[in-house]
Amino acid sequence: MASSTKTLRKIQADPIACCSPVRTSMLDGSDAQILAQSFAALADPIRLTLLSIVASAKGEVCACDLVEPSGRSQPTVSHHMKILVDAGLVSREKRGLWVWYAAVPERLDALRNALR
Amino acid sequence: MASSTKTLRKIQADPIACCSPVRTSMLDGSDAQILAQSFAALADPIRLTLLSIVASAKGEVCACDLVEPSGRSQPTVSHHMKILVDAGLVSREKRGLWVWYAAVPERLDALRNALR
DNA sequence: CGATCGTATCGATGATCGTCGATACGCACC
DNA sequence: GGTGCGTATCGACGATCATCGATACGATCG
Repeated sequence: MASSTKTLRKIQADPIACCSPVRTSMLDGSDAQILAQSFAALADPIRLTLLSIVASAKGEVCACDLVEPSGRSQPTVSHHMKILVDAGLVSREKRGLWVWYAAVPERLDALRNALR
Repeated sequence: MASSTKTLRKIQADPIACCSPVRTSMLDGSDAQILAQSFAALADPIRLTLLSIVASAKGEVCACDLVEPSGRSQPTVSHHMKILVDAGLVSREKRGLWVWYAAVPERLDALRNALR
């Protein structure tokens, strides 16, 4: 018996300006925790594929256009997109019956910046 | 050039020049696979901490200086360093009784470059 | 030699993850 | 309201992972 649905906060720190670079200064524990969570979102080939589809598109992409190219079931795609959204790498907007995703380039920039 | 003549372990592809950018073009499956494996090496707070210790140091760091600041046991540190080495992010050299690690900045640059 | 020291591997365990079928939810249109 | 459609959640399963004690490996030194 698990606890009730945990309403965990999306990102524990500012998603854009977080984290000191890996290469120039030593990380403290909480920075490492947040950074690791972000990289974990990229540590799956299906998520990278989904992200590349969304990020390479001009503007938004409909969720319905992600299932077939990823080769995974609809629940699996939804699961992975949620991880990308929770990591702040992708934004989600529901309009009518469809859900539209868009990349958050600032977040990718922040991760790139952490890799120095 | 700059391809090392050392006996590189089994890295599935050229560790420096791999993978097309996420943001501008769509990934194919094998690229996504390799990239995901690299990011998986960064998807753990202990490994990020270890990497930051090695990368922020001038030159090399002795393995014996990694156990205490990471707060993990020696086998665990050895395990994580192996993952970082296998990912090409860190080089390993045994001299006498000690093992010395050094960052591979080209590899970090390659990962940064993939995040576009 | 044999003793000692630093590091890697092994084995086991508990936790987390990726996956998909079934199903619930929410919106639109009749 | 009822029906149909797109998406999210649930439940379960097998696979992978992080962790550490015990131990093996290998180099140094007496």
